[in-house]
Amino acid sequence: MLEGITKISEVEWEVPVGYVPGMRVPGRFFLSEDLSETLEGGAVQQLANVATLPGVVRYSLAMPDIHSGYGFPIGGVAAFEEDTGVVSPGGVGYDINCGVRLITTPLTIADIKNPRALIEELFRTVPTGVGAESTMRLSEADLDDLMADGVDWAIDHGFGMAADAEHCEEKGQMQQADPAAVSKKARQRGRPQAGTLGSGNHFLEVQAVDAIFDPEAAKAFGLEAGQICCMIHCGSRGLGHQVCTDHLRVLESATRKYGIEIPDRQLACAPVHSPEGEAYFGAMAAAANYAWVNRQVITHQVRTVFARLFGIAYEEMPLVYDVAHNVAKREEHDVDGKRQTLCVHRKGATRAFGPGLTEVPQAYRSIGQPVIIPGSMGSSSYVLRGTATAMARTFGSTCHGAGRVMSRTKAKHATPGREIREELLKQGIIVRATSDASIAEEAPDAYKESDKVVDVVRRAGLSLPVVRLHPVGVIKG
DNA sequence: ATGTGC
Repeated sequence: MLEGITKISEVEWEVPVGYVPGMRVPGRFFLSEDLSETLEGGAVQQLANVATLPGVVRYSLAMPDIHSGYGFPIGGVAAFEEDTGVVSPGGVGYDINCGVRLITTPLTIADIKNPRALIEELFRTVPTGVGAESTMRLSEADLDDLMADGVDWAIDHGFGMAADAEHCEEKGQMQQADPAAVSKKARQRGRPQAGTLGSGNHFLEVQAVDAIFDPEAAKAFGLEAGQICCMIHCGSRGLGHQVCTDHLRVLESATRKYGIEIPDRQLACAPVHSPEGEAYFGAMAAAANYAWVNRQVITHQVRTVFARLFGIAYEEMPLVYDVAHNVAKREEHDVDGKRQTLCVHRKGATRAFGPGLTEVPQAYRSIGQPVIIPGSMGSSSYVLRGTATAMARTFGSTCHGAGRVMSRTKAKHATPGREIREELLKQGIIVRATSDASIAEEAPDAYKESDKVVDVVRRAGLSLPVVRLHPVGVIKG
């Protein structure tokens, strides 16, 4: 492990105040010895840099999928006081409300007689790839409504069932969304893209439940051994990207205006209640709602394909849950025995609220919030449950996935995509992508093993495994 | 992640 870092437990490490100048609180990250070789010094420096920001509460935190990102590390969690704290686009990332959801089916693996045909049909139906455009024709007014209402907009327009909203984090709608803070350029990019998958690590995967770790929780979540499920991983496409770009520019000058000293210009930020901070937050919330609509419309498409191919009812494919991986939210937390409203940034981290909280849907309240951890291409995904430990230690947060260990560029030259596709097929996993080059960038060995990441959060008690899902086939941009 | 990059 790096010099100057203190071991707290087998899976927790402290970055002390003074590791970089100006730290207001220590950093804490969760990692096992066997993952320590994946740790980048630059990511730890970023974790420490975040601890210098005004109003940061208790710790700058990172999960075991930590790696370096724009300003804040990916895998990072940071909470700020409402009155003295800041909001920062670097703490959310470019892909606002990149997230993942899981839908179940009444089918088992034996019912999928022709997996290739299923994957091809999904690939034909769900627009996929860089610059992919939707078959929906949205007016400017539609886009405004969609950004204000999130998942409810999609349900009201025939892309889902009433129960879907209840099973999304935040009910699939951030109330503070301010569509007026979303630029014309962001709207132009977003309008044709609602209901598209995108590219990179985004995917739509058909999976089978292949291990159950917690039968009671699995039952509550509606998951059974051998069951076929669909996982959708995507974000806010060009709209969220443009919102981040636009507001970064504004916040760079706001940082100077408010006299905030930052060790890295990528930490551009503004006070939570400044006009600039509120404008970013409102636009970010609008982009988050757009991302929820995106996943909801794709859900509708997936249900339609399954209903047609297998003769099952649309209603037989309920949404287990939908989580955000990149978002800032106002949340109430206990801090040193006091109830406080905080601006919690999660960037490549998942909310993992424990049992008993009203934010957790009624059907899951005694269990804890479902946490969905997508695997990298060809590897297992997990469903976990949130815990009281996460509430006490990480502002109710856990890891978000495997975490990259190889750059896209490096991965592109490491192994040809065709080879990866053929190797996965030998393992019985179908990969359908827009190009072999995009498969190469997402090579399984470009990521940490998700099993090891999940094992760290389990040992730390931040979330507990419920089921594991094995890929049957995947479509990718 | 992204109408992909110096």
